[in-house]
Amino acid sequence: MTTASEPRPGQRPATLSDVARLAGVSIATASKALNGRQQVRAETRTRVIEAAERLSFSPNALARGLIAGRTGTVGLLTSDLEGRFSIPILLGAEDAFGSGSTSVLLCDARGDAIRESHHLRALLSRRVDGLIVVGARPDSRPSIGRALPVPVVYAYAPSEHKDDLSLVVDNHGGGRAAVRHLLDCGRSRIAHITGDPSYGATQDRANGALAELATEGVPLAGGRVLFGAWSEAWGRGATRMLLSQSPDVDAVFAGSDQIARGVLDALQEAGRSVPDDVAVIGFDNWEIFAAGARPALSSIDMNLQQLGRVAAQRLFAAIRGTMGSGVEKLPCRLVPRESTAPAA
Amino acid sequence: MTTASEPRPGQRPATLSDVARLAGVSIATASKALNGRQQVRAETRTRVIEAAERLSFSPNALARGLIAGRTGTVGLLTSDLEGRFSIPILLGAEDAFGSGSTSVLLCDARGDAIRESHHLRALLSRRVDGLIVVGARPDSRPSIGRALPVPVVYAYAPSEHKDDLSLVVDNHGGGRAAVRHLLDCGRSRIAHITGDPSYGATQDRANGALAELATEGVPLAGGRVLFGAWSEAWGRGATRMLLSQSPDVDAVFAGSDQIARGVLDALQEAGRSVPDDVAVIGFDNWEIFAAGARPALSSIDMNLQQLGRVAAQRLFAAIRGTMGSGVEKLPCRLVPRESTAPAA
DNA sequence: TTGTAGGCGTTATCAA
DNA sequence: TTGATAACGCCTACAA
Repeated sequence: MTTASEPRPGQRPATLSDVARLAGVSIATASKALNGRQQVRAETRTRVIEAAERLSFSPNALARGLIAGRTGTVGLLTSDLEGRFSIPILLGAEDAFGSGSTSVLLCDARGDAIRESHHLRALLSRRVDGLIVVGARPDSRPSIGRALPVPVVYAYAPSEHKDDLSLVVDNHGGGRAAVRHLLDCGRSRIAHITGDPSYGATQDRANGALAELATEGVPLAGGRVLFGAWSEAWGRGATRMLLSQSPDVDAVFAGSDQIARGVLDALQEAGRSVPDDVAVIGFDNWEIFAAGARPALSSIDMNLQQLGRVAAQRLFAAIRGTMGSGVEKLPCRLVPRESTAPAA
Repeated sequence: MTTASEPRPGQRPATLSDVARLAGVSIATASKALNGRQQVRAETRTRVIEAAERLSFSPNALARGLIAGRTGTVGLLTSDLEGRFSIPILLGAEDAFGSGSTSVLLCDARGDAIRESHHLRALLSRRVDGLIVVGARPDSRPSIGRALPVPVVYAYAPSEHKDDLSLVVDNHGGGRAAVRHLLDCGRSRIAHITGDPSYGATQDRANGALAELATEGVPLAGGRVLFGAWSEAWGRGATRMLLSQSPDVDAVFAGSDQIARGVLDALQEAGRSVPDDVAVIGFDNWEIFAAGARPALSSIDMNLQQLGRVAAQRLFAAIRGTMGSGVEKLPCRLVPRESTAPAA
């Protein structure tokens, strides 16, 4: 006599038919009992449930999906997992789905259109209920297709097509918030050192910063936005330049935390104290980078995890029939730390 | 007359039966034609293929999986996606699978055992062909279960159970390599500043370092390993301590790149030049952190992406019947940069 | 070369 | 309250 209470590796999982047989009922009854249908005698239900537990029965989601027409599965198509911006979004989406009963199929296209369409095909063939497309750069990207059998939500990088639904970071608002904070800290000679000007996000942040300065009638220190690269080295170099041209600067809004770290280094090198002489605020709130800086770096957080969560919610709504469209901007959040303490 | 060449959203995807009807053949023939079976007339095959394309037919993977007993899907169960070590592993695995026709179901347990078992249940019910379990910390963790119907491979954090197959980083070898490199650079007064001593990896790296020193009969500068926290702040503090106690130190092996950044800062503060006076090597090779340092930081790379790739390969082999067991250690890799240039 | 029929595991409908 | 039975979409003997 063998006890079948523990499935061994290589052994086929128990089916509903196994459960029914062990419980001495028909397959139909077993199904009803396990799914909480009301048309089952309590005693029978108990017997079926016990049998299911004895066999470690777990219903075959494939068979279920085949009938239901839904798989409880969504595809997450990213362009660049290596980049650190996709991860929090993915995390937020996984969180929102995983707490329910939706599973996430992950694909990374590595920025390659061919790979992307290959993955798209695979996902559709797996009959995902919907798709989230996460871009690597916050610039608009080609629509993945307007005639797909499932709803699609774009996150971070918006679709070029206006009928697609895209969720993006409000970089303009983030830029405003950064400058607002510096103004609130009593600064009035504010410079902006930022990264690659070919990014839409770079322009948005800069424009937001300029707009906020304009509302107060405060001119930009240095006279112009210092565009460059997303590196610490550029942060250092730009700061040296800035100090020689506008030595009276009392605050710097850096376009990224990396740049901000460079700014901090260069200021220290020049004997300027932060935040007493110069306040510095970064962007991205890359925790480990910002919190480890000396002094700890104030920053603007893009709330990417929240972005992922909202993307999941929107996709869910779309799956249930309520499909939106257009570009939805989600707000940034100020995270003040030591580098912007109010001037004494 | 309607043309059905483009499926619209909300419209059910074409089935094999649709294709067969359009091509004027039976379902069986359509199936054979599309799957390259030989028992089909060339002209018929062409007709079927054209019909399939007209309808954008893509075979339902659920139905296929139901028959085949395999789903072409694996589960990736991570404990902590936020931590930056899971990502490269995930990336490597996704890469190895994605180039074939296997899709990855991603779950993040957030370090919570309840969530983990919930996700495990979901994955098994989706009939994944196998599982990769990625730990957050490189210490051994409880086996996810010895009686699962599918093979499991543990990556980064090994399973406590010796019959499970685990792939881990050779931290001991990494520690050796770091010290070997410093010795090769002509240093002889080498200190080791590292992080949380409760991590097995911390001990392994330290022991590796000591072992390598021992082979050359070189004593550890400072007399003992400086354990602390995985932070820049600890790197700075420990370095100050070290300089006051052992001012003649000429090299520091830091247990992480973050710590190494702190070491660099403190050395600069103390007027020591890197690498001329003191060579510094980190661990993790966190590109953006190491390459952005001044001078660029030499480091030990754990080859995590390769680890993920190998995990995928081992899982694949296991799915095909060749299941291994025990702990397999994968080598680290030295990445020399400017911070360890040979002493003049 | 083509078509018919059975079955994969589940749910839902309807009859008993 | 229970149990046959027909789907879901596909593949694969086997029959024509």
